[in-house]
Amino acid sequence: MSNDETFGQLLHGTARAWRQKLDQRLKPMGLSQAKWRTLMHLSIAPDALTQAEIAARLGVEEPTVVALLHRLEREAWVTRTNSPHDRRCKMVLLGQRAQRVIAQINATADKLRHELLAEITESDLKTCMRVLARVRDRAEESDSRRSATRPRLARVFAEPNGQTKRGHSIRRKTARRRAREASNET
Amino acid sequence: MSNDETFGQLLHGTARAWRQKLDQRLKPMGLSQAKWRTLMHLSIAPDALTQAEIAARLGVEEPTVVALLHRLEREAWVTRTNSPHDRRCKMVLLGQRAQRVIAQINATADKLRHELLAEITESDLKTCMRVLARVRDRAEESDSRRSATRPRLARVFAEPNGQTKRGHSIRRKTARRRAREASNET
DNA sequence: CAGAATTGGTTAGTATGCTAACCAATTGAT
DNA sequence: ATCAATTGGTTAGCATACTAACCAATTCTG
Repeated sequence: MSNDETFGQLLHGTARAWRQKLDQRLKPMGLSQAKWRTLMHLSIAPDALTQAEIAARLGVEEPTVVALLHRLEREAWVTRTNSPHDRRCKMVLLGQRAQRVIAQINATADKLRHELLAEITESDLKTCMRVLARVRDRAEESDSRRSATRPRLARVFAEPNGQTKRGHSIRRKTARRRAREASNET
Repeated sequence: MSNDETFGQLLHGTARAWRQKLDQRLKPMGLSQAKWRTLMHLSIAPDALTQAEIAARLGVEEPTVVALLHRLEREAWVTRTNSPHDRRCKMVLLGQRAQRVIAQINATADKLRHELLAEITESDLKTCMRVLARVRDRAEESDSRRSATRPRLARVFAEPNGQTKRGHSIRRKTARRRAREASNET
């Protein structure tokens, strides 16, 4: 019931309210959060992305991306083609329609951010973000005393374009962490 | 790309990590977040709750609660009986099985909270919570210039047991807000 | 090089959320 | 008292997430 008690709810409530607000504003464009985030990542990537790369950047699992891309493809936001280099891969490309609205998506998201953070002082914001980052890192730590059950993967991270040179075991459980690293630094 | 850019992602990432951690720990008990939160609310309520009340407390819509209760009922966590007073209502009661694990759920959630917030100073935590609360309130404000389209409902809130004396128009769009108010104060 | 391991993608099944549309019961207003 | 509005609950249909299980292609290893 103390301070702690509320923190979880506050955290979730805030995240939820933020997300809903953004969804609400982007809905007139026919876009949900999952969709516009995907389009954004595609738009800022120098090359076309594979589905695995998209999953890593969004921080979700691959099966989720499959369904997501089905919908995006059905609505003509993206196209999928087989990679000529690696027949396992499918490259995902932005459709014309998508390219035209990316800027608008960005503008909307930026505007919302500024609105929501308007009254917050720089210093408070910094503190808040530091706390959140700390909490998140804590929460992402493995529960098991490391080196016991799991291989305790070496944390080799993505190249600029999301590839790894020798991508051994970094997968699945690491999607979130990789996504964060990819979008976070600085 | 600046500070602002990251805040949204940080917020969502943290909330997500927290939720997943808790889910992960409660899963061995056969409980997901939606489920244990429901059980918790039932356990702290002085009387049995109706589905509408549960929805308000969880901050989700009623159809969501219907499905949720179906699952909880199927797994013998709760029972639903028709209210003798109001034949529209169904009262939701905790099953024996549920009552036995409530304490365990609480303990787990508390433990996690303490773990995740361990390194955070009291002062930083306060600042963070204040920021989050501010952001959330901002995000929950209506976009439309109030008093225009919507009735701008009078914000009459719940009684201790979740009832309103004359519950006129406070519904649907207010579930979240009411849930927050109900669980938040102090 | 052949077999094993890894990786990209998919399908199937489930959980959780939403909105829209609907009944049945209750409450309100005339 | 009766008709309209409100409220509690449901169903249907969708979006978004997950895990588990699988195929096909590639890459590693011996």
